[in-house]
Amino acid sequence: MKWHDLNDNACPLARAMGVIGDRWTLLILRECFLGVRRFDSFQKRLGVTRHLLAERLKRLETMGVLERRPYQERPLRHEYRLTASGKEFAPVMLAMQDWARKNLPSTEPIPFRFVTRDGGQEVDPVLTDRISGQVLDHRSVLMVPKSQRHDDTAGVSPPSADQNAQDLSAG
Amino acid sequence: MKWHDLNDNACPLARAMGVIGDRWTLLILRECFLGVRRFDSFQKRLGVTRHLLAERLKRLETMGVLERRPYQERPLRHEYRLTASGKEFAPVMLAMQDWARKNLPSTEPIPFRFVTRDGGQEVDPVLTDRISGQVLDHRSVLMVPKSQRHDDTAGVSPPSADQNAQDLSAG
DNA sequence: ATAATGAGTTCTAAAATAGAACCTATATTT
DNA sequence: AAATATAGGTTCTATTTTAGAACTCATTAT
Repeated sequence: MKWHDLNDNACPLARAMGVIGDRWTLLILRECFLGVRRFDSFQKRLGVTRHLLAERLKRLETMGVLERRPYQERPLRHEYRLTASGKEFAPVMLAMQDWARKNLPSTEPIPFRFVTRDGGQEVDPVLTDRISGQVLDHRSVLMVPKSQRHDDTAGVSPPSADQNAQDLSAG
Repeated sequence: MKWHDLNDNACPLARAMGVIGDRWTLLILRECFLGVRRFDSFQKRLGVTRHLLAERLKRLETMGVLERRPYQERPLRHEYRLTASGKEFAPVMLAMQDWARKNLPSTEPIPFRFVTRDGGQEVDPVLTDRISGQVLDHRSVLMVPKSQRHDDTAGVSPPSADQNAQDLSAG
């Protein structure tokens, strides 16, 4: 599979991988959330090659996650900012960082915090249901396939893939 | 930067990229959440090469996200299951899928749903603070660098990277 | 005896990434 | 005036990763 084949996949997770499915893109977005906007700042802070950085910024722009806008003329210079779409990625970032803290431990001190804008208190993220307020995790939620009609995909037989797709919490 | 250089990074997001920072791993985990457990099922459903699948499953096992356990002898066969750590990834998956649905639109129907175990209602995920219950997004939360002591990283000057790291919502 | 299943491994070719040098336009320093 | 610095890239070769297909091995089914 090639990079951009993911972009028109029916699965939203696959499309997400078309954006952040590499080693650098999420780190570029992290820098954006930390306030970095310029090519050289990204490059120096991340240590990514200029070549790859240019390519990734272009991709993120094309995907509508970042926008490139001039901040001066003579000479013309542009900076990269999160779009509305990019900003809405914040909860994913928060959830992922929380998972990694708890499940991929390190002896090093964590180099950032997420704090409330009013008050500056460090946050403790938990995913909930908008209506019921119920906590959403593997205990409370089940991922179920919607049956699809395409007879060419050998081996796919929702809703029961393999022997039992049901009990994920028992795994 | 090489793949496994990310695994001992001080930044939890970088460490997360050491696990899911490629085009396939998250899709493998998606299949796990859908109940897939066997090598050939993953391979046929995803269309990933056997070579890469074997390598990724091994990595996920090493990282403690999946465990490999025998499900029969004669001949000996193993299956892959989510560990506690792997299951705790569910909220990240949910948040990411929600972001992609809303921000990377597609004409195709979404091939799965997340439903409550009790009731089977489709969920509407929102990240909140565990204590206050406040919604956590780019409007309410700020990502701030913790000052680090290492004088070799040219150009890094928290808390104000670039001109203004402060106002991320104004970006 | 032959084919099928399940879980890989081993090849070669193609694609992506690393690392360094180069380019353009302007501004500043010597 | 000439040299150096800043900002944002592009171009090049070498290395690493991934794709794609074929092959292995042990056992069971036909």
